[in-house]
Amino acid sequence: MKVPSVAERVAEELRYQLAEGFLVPGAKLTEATIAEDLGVSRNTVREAFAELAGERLLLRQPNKGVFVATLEAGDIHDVYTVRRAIEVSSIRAGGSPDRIAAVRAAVEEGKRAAEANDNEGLGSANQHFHGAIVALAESNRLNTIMAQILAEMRLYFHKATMNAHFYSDWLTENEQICSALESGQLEEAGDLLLAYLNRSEQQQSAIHGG
Amino acid sequence: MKVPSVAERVAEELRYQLAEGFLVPGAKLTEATIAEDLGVSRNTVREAFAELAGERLLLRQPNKGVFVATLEAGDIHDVYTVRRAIEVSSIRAGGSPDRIAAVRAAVEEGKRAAEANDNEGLGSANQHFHGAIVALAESNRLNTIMAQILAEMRLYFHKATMNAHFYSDWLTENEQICSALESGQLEEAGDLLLAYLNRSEQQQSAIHGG
DNA sequence: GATCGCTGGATTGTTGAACAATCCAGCAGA
DNA sequence: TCTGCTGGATTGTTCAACAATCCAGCGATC
Repeated sequence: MKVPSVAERVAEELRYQLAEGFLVPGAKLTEATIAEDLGVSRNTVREAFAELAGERLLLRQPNKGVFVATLEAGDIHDVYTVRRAIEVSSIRAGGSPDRIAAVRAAVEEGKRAAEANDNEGLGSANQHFHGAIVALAESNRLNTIMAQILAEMRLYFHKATMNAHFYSDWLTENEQICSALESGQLEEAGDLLLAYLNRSEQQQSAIHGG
Repeated sequence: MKVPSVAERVAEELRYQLAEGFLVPGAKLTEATIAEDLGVSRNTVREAFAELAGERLLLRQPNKGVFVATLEAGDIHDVYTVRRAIEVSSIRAGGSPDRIAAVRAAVEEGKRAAEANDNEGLGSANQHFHGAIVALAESNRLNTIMAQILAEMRLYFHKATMNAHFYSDWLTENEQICSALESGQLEEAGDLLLAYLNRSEQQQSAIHGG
């Protein structure tokens, strides 16, 4: 019954194109062009731009235009610093059986994707896994922060840079983390997760100009 | 040399009025009224609204209007969950001597305000203290998250609800946390900070409809 | 008297057009 | 090669309009 506003739909469409890699980092988005393409007014596009700029997916340069966000020096470390803070904190506090079950579900989703050789599915499963960990904390604010961070990662570390080799490690690692969580070994789970995040940061830094 | 855009200045003005308590939670902000008061166009006001809504300072209800954000059930716990995650994580990772000196400076600022019986100054000093702790991590993203959280707290827990009795505790506590940080006892510092945040959440919950 | 439905005014959502300010590529001239 | 200008394109902002939606008030009905 609920109809999102036009500006919201434009933002959603742009988010989709960003996640899908249709809009690559650094690309310029011209207001008039987007407005015409989507059949909406320029003012409406501006509102959508403002929203996405607040999510760090777009970068607004006054009087020059808006551009798809690019990785600056230190951004990788920055993103992982946030992830370490909120993911480790969330898992160390445990969570309700329901929330833990959601983490388990994400692990199984990853296994199924691996069996099916579904590379894209593997990426989604991993994001669901880490999203489910933050969801343990039952905090709306943490959830939206994490959702934005994951959107940034989709944008920066796009499928193109991801291969099966990349995913191989953490399939078993997620399993270990999840098991520790289920058995109440929260410190252990936190340590494993922290180690994973540190290693993941190193890998990403090595690939991109860290 | 840099001249912020009109929309940015409107947002800044509204942020100011929110922090100052001139706009109280639940108040309705009518586009036309704000536009006329500030001598700008309605579209510009809308852009500012979008920005502040993204910061959770305003709440947008489609077709009804924008309202100053109000505390919903669970919001206090939510805010403190975020603070626990990022503040404790930041202090446990330590920081450069410069950043640690900034924490010390905030402690001293608090002491001076206490001597001068400057209640307002005490509040500011406390915010600077916790901001400086997050700044230890040298993460732009964590810093902006913290800044938004602090802005929310200024809005909700306004001066009116703050009295000298409230500030008495943490003057010495901040001193202890800072000392532990300076001497490299990071675990100790983290534990102290965590204890403070838990107690502070309890206090706030007791005051407001927790 | 309470509930229902209507209506009119106010406000939001969105558009289109206009214009000043700014930027930038390309070109002329030193 | 460098400098400085210039014209076109794009952004920033305003204004006016209109459809869609909401809401308070009011009357009609049971």
